[in-house]
Amino acid sequence: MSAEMLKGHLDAVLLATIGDDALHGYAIIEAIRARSGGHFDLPEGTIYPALHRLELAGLLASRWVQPDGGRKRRVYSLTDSGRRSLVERRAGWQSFATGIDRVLGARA
Amino acid sequence: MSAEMLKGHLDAVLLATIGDDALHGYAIIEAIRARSGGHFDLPEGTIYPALHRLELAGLLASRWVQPDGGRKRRVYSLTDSGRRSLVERRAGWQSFATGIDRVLGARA
DNA sequence: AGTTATACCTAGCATTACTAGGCTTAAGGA
DNA sequence: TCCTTAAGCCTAGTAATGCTAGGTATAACT
Repeated sequence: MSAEMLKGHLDAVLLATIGDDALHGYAIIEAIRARSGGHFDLPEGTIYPALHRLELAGLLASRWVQPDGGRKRRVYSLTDSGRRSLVERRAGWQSFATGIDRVLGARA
Repeated sequence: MSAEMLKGHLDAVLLATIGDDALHGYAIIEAIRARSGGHFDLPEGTIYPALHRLELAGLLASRWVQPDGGRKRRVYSLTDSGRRSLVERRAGWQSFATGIDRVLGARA
């Protein structure tokens, strides 16, 4: 359904989903599905490389956590740079969406 | 400014810009710039290959026109299939934008 | 013991917009 | 006349990025 419209916006989605929490990859996928109202059901092959990319870019930090039951998880949280980037990307999205809305003649 | 967020939405932008008119490439670029309120200033290297792609896909039809003054222009208009596709893409955009808005926590 | 859900990962692919060039014709100024 | 600028079209190659399809491991449930 969300073929590849997401291109260029995935980073914002990931940063916003993690927000002030510390989430692991699998939980992020579920959170995106829930928060988007089912619009986005992203495969692991999309999420994991993207998280690595964002960590490499210094926007995310990760640590391994061993929960009481279950296997080890890699948990991600925003760095200061990531928080700043999220603010920018939110503004960027609004600007972009406004532009598209105008051209498509939708949503006033 | 519109780095490559556009990915996956350019086709909708082109179809909507042409709409019920018959426009040539150069005019399309200017129309997008105007209608988007300056948000999108797309280079020719983006527009022309995209128009060819859409024509190949049967969503656009083109013909050469010789205006009184000036050189020949290639003028594009929507096919029936293109009109149908535009309707779908408009709906697709709204669905997509709603999903992103929810995740980003912006625009209600 | 086998299946399912959780949880992580990667190589390779396909799509797509952009960069950077090139070509032609007409108009306007020096 | 010559030169520059704008209008107008095009393409080869590049870079980015999300997805497909595969693999691995652990825990819980049947």
